[in-house]
Amino acid sequence: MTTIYDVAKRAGVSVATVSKVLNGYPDVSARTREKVQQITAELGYHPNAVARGLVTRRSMTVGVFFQDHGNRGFRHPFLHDVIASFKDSIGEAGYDLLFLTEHRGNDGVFRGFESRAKQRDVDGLFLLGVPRTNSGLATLSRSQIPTVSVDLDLFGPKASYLCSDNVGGARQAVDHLVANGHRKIAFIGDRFGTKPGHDRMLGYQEALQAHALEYRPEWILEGDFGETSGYRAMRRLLAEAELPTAVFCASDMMAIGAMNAISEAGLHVGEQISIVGFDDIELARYVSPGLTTIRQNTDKMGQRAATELLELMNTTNKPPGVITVETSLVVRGTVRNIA
Amino acid sequence: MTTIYDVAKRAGVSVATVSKVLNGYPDVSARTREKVQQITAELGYHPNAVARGLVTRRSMTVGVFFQDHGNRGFRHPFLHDVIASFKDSIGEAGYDLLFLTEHRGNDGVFRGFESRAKQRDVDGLFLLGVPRTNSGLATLSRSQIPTVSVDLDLFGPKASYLCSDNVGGARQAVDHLVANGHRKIAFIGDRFGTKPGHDRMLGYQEALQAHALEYRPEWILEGDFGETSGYRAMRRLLAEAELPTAVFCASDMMAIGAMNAISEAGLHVGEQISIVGFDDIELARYVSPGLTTIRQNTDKMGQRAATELLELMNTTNKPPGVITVETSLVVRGTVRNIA
DNA sequence: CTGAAAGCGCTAACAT
DNA sequence: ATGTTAGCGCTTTCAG
Repeated sequence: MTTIYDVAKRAGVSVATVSKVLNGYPDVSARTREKVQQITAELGYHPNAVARGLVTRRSMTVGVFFQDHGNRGFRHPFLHDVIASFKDSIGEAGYDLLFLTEHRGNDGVFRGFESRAKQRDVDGLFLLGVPRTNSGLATLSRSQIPTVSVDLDLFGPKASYLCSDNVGGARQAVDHLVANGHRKIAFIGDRFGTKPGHDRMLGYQEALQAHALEYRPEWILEGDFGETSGYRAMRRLLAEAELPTAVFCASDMMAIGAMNAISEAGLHVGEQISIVGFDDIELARYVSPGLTTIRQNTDKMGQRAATELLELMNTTNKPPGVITVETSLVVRGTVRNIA
Repeated sequence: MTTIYDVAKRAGVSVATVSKVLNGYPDVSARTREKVQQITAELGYHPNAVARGLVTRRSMTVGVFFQDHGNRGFRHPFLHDVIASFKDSIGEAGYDLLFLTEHRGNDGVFRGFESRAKQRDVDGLFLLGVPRTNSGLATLSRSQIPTVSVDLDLFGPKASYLCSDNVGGARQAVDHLVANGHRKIAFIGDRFGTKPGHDRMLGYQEALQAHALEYRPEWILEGDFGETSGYRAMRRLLAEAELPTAVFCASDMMAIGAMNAISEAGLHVGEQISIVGFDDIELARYVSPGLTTIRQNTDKMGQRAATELLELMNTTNKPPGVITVETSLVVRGTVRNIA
């Protein structure tokens, strides 16, 4: 391995000088600078960011914890999109992403978020799909590690979080239904009490009130955001004495499951029963009829997360905050106008 | 920040001793060991992997370069699945994943694969979705950095690669069509000459020969693996004087595009024209009719990639190799039996 | 069984 | 403008 000493010797200067040209310091003569640069290229020398980080105390690395409820690791499309956008933005600033896992070290000791972050010396943390129940969260929120999490209300001296405007999004969904003449609207939500699930439920209820619609406990179902749970919830709903004319689902996958249950029952989505989903995943365009849904702006979420984390890491006394990103209604074919 | 010195002082021993208990060396008395462990816990001390890596020359980190042709970064579902599986396997061995980007440093110098890898001191590299034309590939293949790439025939002293059995998979596709009575079979391939595209074309041709089917240049179309390109190719095909009874597409997304073109022309997929795709992405189950396709075993691909890289990194003189993972036929609704 | 000391590759005072 | 040197937090001979 070529080190800064090799370059220094070959160029006939000291390591300090080499370091200075490498880091673009001005107090180096043009002659020396050129000489060093030439040797650097000649030797194919690459400064070692790890050693540099050890002394500067900045690794230019942000740690990512990415889980999803199904324990499917990398496979959640919505969060993927957020990460992709986050990576682009934070990459611009020179940071690389280190994907971390909580685990038991070879000493048998369990290492959670904070421990892993310190171990790897990351400058900040980005959390996605982490359930509220995770035991490492409390310690993390109290720590001084700059952190931003999405869809999880983790708040602390250096911890901001970011969500879509889930309350508003849910209202958009119900409003759209009402605008199309629906007054009997069911809801398939989440049984885990995630922040988004909770807020979408809230928005649903607010909208019911705003439109003076009847609140019917038997029309409130619970799932886990996955297709099967939406299917099951819809089956239960279809067994009720009185059926709603529309159902708002807290995720697209649940909406798709619900659509299957409806077809299976010999009914037609968008005819007897209207459906609105949430997320606007890629699939929503491909099912038939196309799913009307509330779109989460993943690009913007990633960007906002990146700028927030950058500030948390690089601005002293930057107060943490909560960031909300607007949603938008995407009309496709699952809502019928019955006015 | 708590360091090993803090622990040593508090425990009344030397740093060497602390280091030994941290790394589970046997030559420490039970008494000292316990004392140290207790202090470690008390202080909430986390050994710094970066400093450790600097001296041991192993960072326990593997670098990932993940691109896709559409420059959509994290958004390619097939490669996602491979990474997820890879991460699980390599994580077991204690490695974390560092997502790297080629970029221009603040000195204005472009840093490619090798440069970034050395800079970040990774122990190995995993490449996905990197086009053959990337200029950094030649240098990398000559380097001593353990590398495994998927769907890219990068081979070198420490570089293995891994693909599905694309030739065999393509043959499975054509065989299935022939078994259903088809003898006029078109092909929508790839215009970039990627390794998978090339091999699927090869398998198609081999199968034609094996079944003594006619090779018709006007029935060979080219796309870019994306939906739109499949749509366009199908439109061109539909304009031909004589139509095939089936078309084999080198990707599911192209197959889906082709299906749209067929519907739009007033024909029915699985009736007048049969379709077979390649990949078995999630969407394949949801389009209507369900897409018959060749499944790539992403779980196995990730696992094999991980074990190969582990060997390359940890076994001296491990010769590089090329790894092939079998595909399988998934029958859904897009092929009609016309025998 | 334990500790002193050298050094991994680099940066940052501080001299010169 | 350039060089000397002391670390960053850790592991690893090598003595004792």
